[in-house]
Amino acid sequence: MITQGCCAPLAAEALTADQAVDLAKAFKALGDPVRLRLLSLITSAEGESCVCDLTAAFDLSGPTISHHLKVLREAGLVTSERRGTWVYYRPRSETLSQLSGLLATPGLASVS
Amino acid sequence: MITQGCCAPLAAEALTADQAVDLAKAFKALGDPVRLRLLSLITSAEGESCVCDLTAAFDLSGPTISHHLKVLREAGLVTSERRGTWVYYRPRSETLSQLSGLLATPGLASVS
DNA sequence: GGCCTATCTAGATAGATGTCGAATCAGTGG
DNA sequence: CCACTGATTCGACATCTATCTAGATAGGCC
Repeated sequence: MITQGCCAPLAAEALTADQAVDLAKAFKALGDPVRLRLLSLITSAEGESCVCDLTAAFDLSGPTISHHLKVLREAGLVTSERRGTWVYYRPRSETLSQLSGLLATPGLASVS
Repeated sequence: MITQGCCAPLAAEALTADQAVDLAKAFKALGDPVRLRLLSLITSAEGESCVCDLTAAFDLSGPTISHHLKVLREAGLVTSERRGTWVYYRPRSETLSQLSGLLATPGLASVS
């Protein structure tokens, strides 16, 4: 989970080593095509997605999908909730917008 | 390099497998504390950074820094230019803002 | 040309990661 | 209580990655 390096974009000031360790965990979680697509499915669904639907969208075993979801969960990118037999995942928009803000290039118009 | 999945945020629509592969490469490059800090140093510097300064900021060998810079370069996150003895790196803001846009949560106010 | 410095490439190695099958846990319904 | 289904955990294995040392390449300077 990201506890530091809250909001300032990269361009504003350099990260400390500790901030970088935290943030890198989140980006590393995004650095796999399967996980990125899982997050994309979860985020673009209305509110939440069932693991059963997510698993069906890939040509991978259940345990593998479960592993990737765990990585996303531990990176703070999604949360999960069990309702009866099924487990539902939803995005954590705080984390997503935090990462988004970090990569934002405020000087886009003034850089060049 | 990212060639597809140009701009739409994750929440808008799910990624295709191909888009996910492309984008995951960029995020994977960000998924290492050293590389994230390198990018942060490069981006927060005025315009560009010399490899010599970057290497000095870490407790790592030159070749290791060079390797990480190569990963960032191949992910399209930075470009390099040799001027005389030294090599300078600068950020590619197009790529950064593209990734930023992908993670942006347009419905931040309306999600909850 | 020859030497020095800055950077990159090559090869090696220890550790991390993605994937699977098998086993386990959680909940539903007979 | 038992069987069944959905999801996770466990253990194993092949592959990838971060790091190093040693060597190569590029440019400046005497």
